[in-house]
Amino acid sequence: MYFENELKTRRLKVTPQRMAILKEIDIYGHISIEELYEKIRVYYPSTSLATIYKNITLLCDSGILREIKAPGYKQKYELNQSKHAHVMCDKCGKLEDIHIDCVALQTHCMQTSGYNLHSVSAIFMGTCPACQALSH
Amino acid sequence: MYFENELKTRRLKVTPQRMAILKEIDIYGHISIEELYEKIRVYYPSTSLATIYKNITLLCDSGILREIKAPGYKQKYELNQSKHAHVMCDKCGKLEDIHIDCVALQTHCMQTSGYNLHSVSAIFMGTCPACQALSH
DNA sequence: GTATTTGCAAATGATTTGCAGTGCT
DNA sequence: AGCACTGCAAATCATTTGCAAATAC
Repeated sequence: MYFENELKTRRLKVTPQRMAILKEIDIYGHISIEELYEKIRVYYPSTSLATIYKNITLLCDSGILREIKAPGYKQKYELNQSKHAHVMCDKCGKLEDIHIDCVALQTHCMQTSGYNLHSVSAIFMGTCPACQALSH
Repeated sequence: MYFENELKTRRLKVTPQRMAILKEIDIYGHISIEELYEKIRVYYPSTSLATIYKNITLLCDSGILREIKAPGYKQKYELNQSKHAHVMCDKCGKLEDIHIDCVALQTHCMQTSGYNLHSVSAIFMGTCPACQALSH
């Protein structure tokens, strides 16, 4: 019901393809276009890549989704809910949320830069605990 | 002399194309592949796009350059010197450095996440002072 | 019923690759 | 001399577009 409302509020039609996209992103947290395509194809094989692209663009523009771009990696998408940052592992590619105070950071940067800021993309790169353990 | 040393230290050969790339990035601060290609073509018309791509990859891998990826925009490149963040204007596309304490932020995130972090990509999106003035 | 959305196929755009020739060191 | 680098052309990969048929409301 939640996603239906999100779509209707923005005058976007509730189609099975759209619901499938939102459901997968909800399950996986962060997902690339290619992964999304494969996941959805499993139970909805007629879905085309073009439709995925069109919807991703639309859902990002309308603010339901957010694009995550890490240097050196392909972009992923997530639900645009609370403001948070990300940590990403160089070794295994894992991407996780990290809850730091982005609002305070943003306020500080507005004062420093004179920009009127509305969002933050912050990604920390390094090695995850699991990959650290492996290299011992 | 500075760039020559940076290259030699990493056992990369000092070629005119490489020097041109580093020089342009030094001048412009942040530049896209396409802009770089156009700038270099002006005084060095034989330079190919393939060479630019190969060198950008090499220079990023070796740590001389850094890739900047903002959600919704094409990637740009900068010299990998002091750790800093960026602010970007939605309206005019301008990208600027902002000097916040990235080291403290990174340390905090290491403690919170258990990741062993080595770099940060932080981009704040909003409206620059000039574009704010225009909308009055 | 009408406007939006979908899927296909083709077009476009971005990046990579193979290889022969050139140029650093 | 020997290996790294360049430039070209072709290949590959990513994304967008046009349009007719399908579908949400």
